[in-house]
Amino acid sequence: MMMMKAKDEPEIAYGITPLSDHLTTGIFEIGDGGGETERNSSYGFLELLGFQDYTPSLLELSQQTAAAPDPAAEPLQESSVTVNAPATPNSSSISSSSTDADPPKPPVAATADDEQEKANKKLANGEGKKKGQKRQREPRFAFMTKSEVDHLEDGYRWRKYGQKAVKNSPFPRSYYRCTSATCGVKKRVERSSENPEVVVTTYEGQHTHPSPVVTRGAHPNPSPLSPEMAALGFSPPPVHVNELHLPYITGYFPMDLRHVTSRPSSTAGADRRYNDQTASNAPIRDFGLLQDVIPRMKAE
DNA sequence: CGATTTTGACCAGCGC
DNA sequence: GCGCTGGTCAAAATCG
Repeated sequence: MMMMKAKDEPEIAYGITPLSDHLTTGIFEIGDGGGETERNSSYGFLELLGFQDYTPSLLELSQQTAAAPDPAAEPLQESSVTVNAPATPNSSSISSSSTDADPPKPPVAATADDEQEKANKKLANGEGKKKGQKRQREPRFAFMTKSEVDHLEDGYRWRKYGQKAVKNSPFPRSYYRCTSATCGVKKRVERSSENPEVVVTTYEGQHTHPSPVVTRGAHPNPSPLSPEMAALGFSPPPVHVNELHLPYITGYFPMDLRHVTSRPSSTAGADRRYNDQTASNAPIRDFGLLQDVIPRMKAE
């Protein structure tokens, strides 16, 4: 919980999923480890996942989106290789968390007893930790997603419990908790100060229940992500997927290459792994594990 | 009317 | 010890 995240919580690039109008440019495991501290090491995760011969176009993409300092430089469609991305329901409505008419200020009338009661409750909840005893952190993963909406649908239901202005960023950070009573998963959502088009979503903890949205079949965990992330019950955030981009979703996850269905012509020569087994007939026939995610998400 | 969001206050940990 | 900052709480407001 503390602000000194960079010191003891290095972030390791972990994945990449360009998805239509929500373009996840990097997935980062945040936890114990060495000295890596920044989110823009998008190359590393590819190697971590054994993605040795990633293509130049992919690298350019990650660089462009993860490190581009100029928000006006690249329209979403260009950097996301989107050819014909339709507007999604979400994309047309920016989060209203801070744009609504100013609400009336609640009266400030807490008594000393009230305050004491609050403090007691916090302690009773186990939220308050003894000094000198660092709070144990759940494994965390961060997504960088190019999106107009702050809060990306990921198949789980979240309740916002806080919002804070963040230092060195004009954008507030929002705090969400999984609404499931037995699930303590949290996530933070904030826009990158460097690139306002990029939403950084950080997940903490693991779901103790299947996604309430993704219930088809026997996939309590439909994530196509790395085994580590899958083991955490972790699911990818972007869900508004243009069919045209589905091949990319699976394509960027080495463990799911068999599901890859097509590639852009410009890189076809360099990428036989984006094989042609389905490219010519059914470009979206098989989404891999994501096929359990996409339709339901879109329906929501 | 229950669920969710908003928002100010509070707390913990770190650096100085 | 103090100030700063991130994270959380919980009452009130809002939404569906």
